Amino acid sequence: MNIGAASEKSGLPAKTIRYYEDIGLLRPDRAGNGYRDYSMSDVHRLRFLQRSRSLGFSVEECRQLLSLYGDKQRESADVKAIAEIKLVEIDRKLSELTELRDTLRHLVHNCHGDNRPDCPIIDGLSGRAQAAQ
Amino acid sequence: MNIGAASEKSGLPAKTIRYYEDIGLLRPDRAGNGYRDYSMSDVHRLRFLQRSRSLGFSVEECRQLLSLYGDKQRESADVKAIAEIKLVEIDRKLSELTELRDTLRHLVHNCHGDNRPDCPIIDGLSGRAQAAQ
DNA sequence: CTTGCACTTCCAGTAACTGGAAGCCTTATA
DNA sequence: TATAAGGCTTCCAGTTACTGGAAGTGCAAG
Repeated sequence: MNIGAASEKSGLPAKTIRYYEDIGLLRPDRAGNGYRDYSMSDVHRLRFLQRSRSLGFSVEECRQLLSLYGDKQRESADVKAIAEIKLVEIDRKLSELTELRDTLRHLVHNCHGDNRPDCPIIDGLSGRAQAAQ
Repeated sequence: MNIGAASEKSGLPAKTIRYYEDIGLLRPDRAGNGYRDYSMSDVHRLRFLQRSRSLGFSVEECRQLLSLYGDKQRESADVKAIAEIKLVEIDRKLSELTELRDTLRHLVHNCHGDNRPDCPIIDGLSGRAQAAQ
């Protein structure tokens, strides 16, 4: 499929997809007319990139994670080690995100949403240390 | 406290803290000698910035979220609306992150970690569409 | 009093896009 | 078949969010 369709299916702008090719993250085939030709497997990788980037992983981290997808030559012990390191990072992000959500959610539920100046969202967030770390 | 202490407590490099001041995210006091002087409340904001940036929110989104902390003039209905929009985003990030973790975790648990070439991490990730969207 | 380290500003460089120009390819319509 | 619209190509410049380094000041210890 062309880059437009791959863009739509992956959620990434075509510009970004071309950029990822420039830096060697993804090498699609080329059709006879010179257009890039994306397979479903390419689209899965693009979706994966879209996600992991939006969740705060750097492009280099994504490159590592992507290598779990594609490199059949890689030794499984090596792959497992990388995956385990990333799992620890993901779990940390999950707990931070959960905490952020719980704080916001609690305060939203306690906020009357009218124009009174004593909004507990403001009051609650402004004077309180974040718990973890 | 000086920027060094604020950096240590917030987890942000001093460089980044100064940058956030340049773009108007945070205005610490200045001591008589010209040094920046951070309060505990400043440190809470910095930690908050560190977190939300590492979780994939843009600086502009962080600015919005930060405005929930500090702007006492803001009307509570306005604040509540912003918080609710951010909650939806956070929930989406949470489910994506959870899915990413579950996939990786499942595969790590099924990977024997030796040098056999049929590592299920590779096999599982390479041929499978991401479920959600 | 000087050595060392933290602080200051300023300017340049990097990472990860993002926008726009100029031109080719394809398809729809006259 | 002509032509106009829109998607594709490359290339280059601009933006966001830092990050590193130079040059100089403040301060505490020996």
